[in-house]
Amino acid sequence: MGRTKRPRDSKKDGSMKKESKKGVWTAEEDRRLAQVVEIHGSKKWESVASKAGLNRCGKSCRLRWMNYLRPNIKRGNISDQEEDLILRLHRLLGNRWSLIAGRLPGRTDNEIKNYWNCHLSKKINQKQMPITIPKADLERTKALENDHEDGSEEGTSRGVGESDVSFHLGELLDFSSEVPLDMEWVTKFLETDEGLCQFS
DNA sequence: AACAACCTCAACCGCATCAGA
DNA sequence: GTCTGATGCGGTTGAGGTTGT
Repeated sequence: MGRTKRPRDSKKDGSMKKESKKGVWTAEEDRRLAQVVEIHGSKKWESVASKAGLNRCGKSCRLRWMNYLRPNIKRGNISDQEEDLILRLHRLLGNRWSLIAGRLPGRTDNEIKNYWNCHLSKKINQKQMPITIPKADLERTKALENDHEDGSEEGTSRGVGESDVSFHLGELLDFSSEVPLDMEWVTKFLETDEGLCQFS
């Protein structure tokens, strides 16, 4: 896309000690990184960086690989189905972008996070603003929330802040009205420890 | 045409967690 | 059990693009 980014001041960060290059990746850097990852695998990013002869920190290489160079990355246009899934997953999981991304093949956590921040969060705010929830509904929601309070994702030490969008669990998990979209994972998720501890 | 305001998204930062010594 | 370096993740920034005035 040809954006050029000026590197920001480097601060202390273990992985950024020796002055490594920052800013936009060049095609040549991409090529070298992809080559090394192909040969040595996507682990040990510090050594990948040095093997590729890139004056980049491992972290930066990892990010570039994960968000851009990795095979099967889907770029652009998030479909309605994907958007709907993101919304549901966000209500379920909060700001755990990597988990959400894990359920959207080809999408990266960064992409989803960006999409959320500039599209969906607004949408939700808009939707929420004028809505006056019927009292009965509100009380039902509250009751449900209390039921599941402990599971309300305190496990995540951060994030989740925005997930204060109230919702009915039943509604959230009611996938009956939509095109089948490989949703078995929801069931599986709820069967896992993580899923259980959120809703028990 | 010029400028401002807004939008998008790649990349950085800092913290938490993991894994090996 | 503790320390340390590496990795993973979410939050944030800011350059460049787009749209509105």
